[in-house]
Amino acid sequence: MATQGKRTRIEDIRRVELIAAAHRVFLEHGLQGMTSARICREAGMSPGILAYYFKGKDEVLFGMVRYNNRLLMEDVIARLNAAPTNWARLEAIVEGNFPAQAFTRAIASAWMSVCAEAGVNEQYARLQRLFHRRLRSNLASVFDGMFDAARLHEASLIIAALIDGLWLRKAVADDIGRDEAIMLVFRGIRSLVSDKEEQQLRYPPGREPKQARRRRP
Amino acid sequence: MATQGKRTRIEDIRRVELIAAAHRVFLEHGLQGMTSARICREAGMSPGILAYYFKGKDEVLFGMVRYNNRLLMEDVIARLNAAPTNWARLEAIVEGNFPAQAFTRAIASAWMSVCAEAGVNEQYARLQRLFHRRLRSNLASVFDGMFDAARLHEASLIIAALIDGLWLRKAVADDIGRDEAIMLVFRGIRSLVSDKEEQQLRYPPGREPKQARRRRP
DNA sequence: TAGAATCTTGTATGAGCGTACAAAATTCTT
DNA sequence: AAGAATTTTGTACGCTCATACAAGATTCTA
Repeated sequence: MATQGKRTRIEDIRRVELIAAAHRVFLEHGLQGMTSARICREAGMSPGILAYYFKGKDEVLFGMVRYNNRLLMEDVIARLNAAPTNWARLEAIVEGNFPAQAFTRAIASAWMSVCAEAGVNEQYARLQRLFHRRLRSNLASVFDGMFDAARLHEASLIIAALIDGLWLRKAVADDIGRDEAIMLVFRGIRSLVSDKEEQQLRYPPGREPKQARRRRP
Repeated sequence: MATQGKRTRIEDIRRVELIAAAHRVFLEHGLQGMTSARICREAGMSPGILAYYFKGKDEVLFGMVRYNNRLLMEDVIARLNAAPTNWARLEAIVEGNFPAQAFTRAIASAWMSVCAEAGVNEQYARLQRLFHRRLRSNLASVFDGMFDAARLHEASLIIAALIDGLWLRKAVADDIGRDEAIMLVFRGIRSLVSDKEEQQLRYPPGREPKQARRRRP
């Protein structure tokens, strides 16, 4: 096929456009309201186009979830690499889980609909597990050498649960803001690590914390 | 109407039967799979019966959620009243949020579908908020006189988020058991209250903790 | 027990949705 | 530019589901 290069190009463009459109629809209307027709309308295309570029709606859907997770992760990774201290890495991770303009009730409830589906559809569950594993390995890199495996496991579970729980709360009650949510997660974290351990996290690697210098700066 | 007594009796029976059937279907199939026909089949009745006793499916649905919340609450309240110490009250509250046979993936994901819906449908949101408020006032009764309002608010949010987050995790990953979940919540709580405060909770009211006696019983 | 009130059944209707597809429009090849 | 390959459109089919309703079964009343 001599034309495969061209064809694949257009195909990829349309697929990405449709997935991005699906993502916008998803954030506004949730998994339920994410109908084929709406996705196509959002993308400015005809209703039948979806069947041409995708096997079925599910393919768009999984693509959309992957797309969403990639967006979130890119931000976290960028901030992780720029972080000078482990504490800054921790901030990057936590704040990355509450994206600036995205801690919205609509988005939270859209997210919940994915979690509901994940309980039934193993494909979604896999994507979500991937996401959790990423969070856990990020946390592991922060507490590396400080916590043993068991404590790390426990702490990761608790921190992840806290984050997820606050999103759930946002969807259901919408009575907390982004800053408050982040603060609450840190309050939870602070009581999981001792004061001494926190000091350890706050200093860049190599420069060990000198108690006296910190007490009287 | 002379027959109203009888009629109302039957009507109430059928409504409860249908709501209980809806509840069973819900726990197994989630909000999505809870179709009118399935509810009627589960109740051993004809498909059309639902429209006779309810205005529409929504009425059954809200009734079902109320029914569910009532079941959970009754258990908690019974254990709360029987609890000799504040710590036991705390255990009752936490364990009540993870009912013995009910910490299942299917049930967790059913629960998630309600949360997803609550983000869109204000009726559901009200029911869920009621539930949260109950949890919070229960926690308030435990920490009464120990925490000020701000700290109580914070602690309730964190504990509630922790509980909800573990349910979410159950739905998505199904990698924790009931005992582990309860243990994790208590780990979170233990680091929210100081050791001294925990001792205070562990003693029945009136009998103040005597450090020496506890240290060498 | 006859007739009325109530309860129950089974089916029909219509809306919303995913998908398939024929035809039209566009782009590419030679 | 003509014909082929492709992309895009609009529509139609089939499915699931909530709801309405007519007709049958049951229970109550007198």
